[in-house]
Amino acid sequence: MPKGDFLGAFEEIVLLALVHLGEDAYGMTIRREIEERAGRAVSIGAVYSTLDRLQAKGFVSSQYANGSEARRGRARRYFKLEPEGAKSLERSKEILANMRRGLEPESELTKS
Amino acid sequence: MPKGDFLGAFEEIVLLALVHLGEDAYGMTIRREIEERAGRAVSIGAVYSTLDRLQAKGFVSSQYANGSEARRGRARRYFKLEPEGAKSLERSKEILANMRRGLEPESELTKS
DNA sequence: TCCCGTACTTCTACATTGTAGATAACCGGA
DNA sequence: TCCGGTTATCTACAATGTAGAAGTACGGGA
Repeated sequence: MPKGDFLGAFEEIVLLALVHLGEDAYGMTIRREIEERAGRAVSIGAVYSTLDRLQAKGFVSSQYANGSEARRGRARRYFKLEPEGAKSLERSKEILANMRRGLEPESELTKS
Repeated sequence: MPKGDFLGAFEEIVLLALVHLGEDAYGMTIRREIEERAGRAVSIGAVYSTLDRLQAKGFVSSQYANGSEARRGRARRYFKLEPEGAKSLERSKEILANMRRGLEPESELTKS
């Protein structure tokens, strides 16, 4: 999509994971959420680059964790769904719903 | 998707248009179906190259119209959804359903 | 103090998918 | 034979999908 108007399949999945996670959304948890729900392995690199692109479009925003908590390792980068992202998610859902309208679950697909 | 395991957003749309059209699915009608349902302009080139790729994966098959009908212009290339394509469509639907499970239409998306 | 394991993020690279527009093929009629 | 209408093919490039190695940061133990 030259103009970034529509969401890609994986972008949509990432955004939905974000919604489920709420306040606790950062790289590792997002990855886990997707693997559990979609039942599919995802590399951490795939998650981050998608997140970066979504941020560049203004669909999500991110900020690093404040050091208050006593835990080891590098700072976490928390992601948050922005209004534009929610809109885009809504739009994707509608398009798919329109494309499916009138089709029964299995019957239609198997009819031919 | 390096291994062609999952459907892209546009591929899914094209496949669904195919299901709606049934016997009458060829380049131009597929394009029109998408434009009407998705409410979005699509170039004919976009449709064909996606169709070619889907065919290469075995998700759809195609055959040219027999010349019996009296109509002008170049031969039509009719497309048909193959079992593998239907399966893939099913799988895409399930993944998205799993990703959305537990989320209310608007409420959740707007809560943050 | 230095090294190490843990917890995360960044970076680099490349394959696949998305998209458009120009061009070619074919048909019947003027 | 030239022409307009109908449809498919080709070429090119931008955006998205995906992986894995490398880098950063912190606290604890030797």
